[in-house]
Amino acid sequence: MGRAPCCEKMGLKKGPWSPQEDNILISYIQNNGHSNWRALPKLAGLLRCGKSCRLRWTNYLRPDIKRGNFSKEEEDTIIQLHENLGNRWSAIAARLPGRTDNEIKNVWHTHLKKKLKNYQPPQNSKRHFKTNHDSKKGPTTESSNNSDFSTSANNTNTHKKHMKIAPNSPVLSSSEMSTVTLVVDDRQRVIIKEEKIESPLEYFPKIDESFWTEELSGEKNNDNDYVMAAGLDQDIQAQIQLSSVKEENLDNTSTKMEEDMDFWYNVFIKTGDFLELPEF
DNA sequence: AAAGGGTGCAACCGCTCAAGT
DNA sequence: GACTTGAGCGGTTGCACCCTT
Repeated sequence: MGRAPCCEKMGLKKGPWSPQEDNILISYIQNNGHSNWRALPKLAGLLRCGKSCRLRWTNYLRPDIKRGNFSKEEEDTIIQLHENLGNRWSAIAARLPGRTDNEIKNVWHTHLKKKLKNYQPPQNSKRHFKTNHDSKKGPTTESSNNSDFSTSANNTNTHKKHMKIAPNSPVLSSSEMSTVTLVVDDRQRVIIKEEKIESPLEYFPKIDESFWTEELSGEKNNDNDYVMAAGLDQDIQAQIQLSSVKEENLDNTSTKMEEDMDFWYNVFIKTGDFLELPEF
């Protein structure tokens, strides 16, 4: 596995980009695309390595980049996604349209990490609970204190446990999307059914923030259904959105879909770890 | 006003992975 | 199958700017 020699070659410029260099890069990519980053600087007439050009384009010059401060919603989304995905900045960025992995990484290190450190959980909140997946320890990072996942105090004396599932859930920006419907069947299990929808924006004009449901444990049933043993109320029915980034390659689409299903599956399991669940 | 420390962000580094030969 | 190459990712660095003393 050879490593790209990058900018070590004599004569290649490093450091901040000048407006002139930006203009050259932008106009070249607009006219010719960027199928080969390594060849690009030479063809465009830039004294930069391809890697530097790629970074400049993807992190700064790309037309679809959203500049400016992160909104509260975006920050919350990052916190929650980081909870589930860890330091997978590109995966997090994929769910935040217009934001780059580099930007999210910077925001995390400069703002959000401190924010979470300063957060003090309510005195009566409990972070450990009895579940049938106790062997799998819940998240242990400081971000585990995220209040969005805390147990509702009103629920402590009942088997009705409500939890918020990914309140700022994945993107609406993808061109293809599925719905996931949670239905409790006659065996007291929550079945997660996936259905592809043709016009996601019509189907879900906006994100419904009240993704509340109940769960105890889960198991993957087959390729498309996820079954979660609930043992709880029948009145649970929620719809959550599942993004499926449309790839040019159809095989990749189904792989991405599976990854997203795994993501949601982890959301269920991990969110459950923040609850004091009843003993059965 | 100047110096020093802190902060934020763009850019780089080094590694892994996948595709091509 | 072994090797090379290019792209992408996460971690880290460097520097400009801001704030405090």
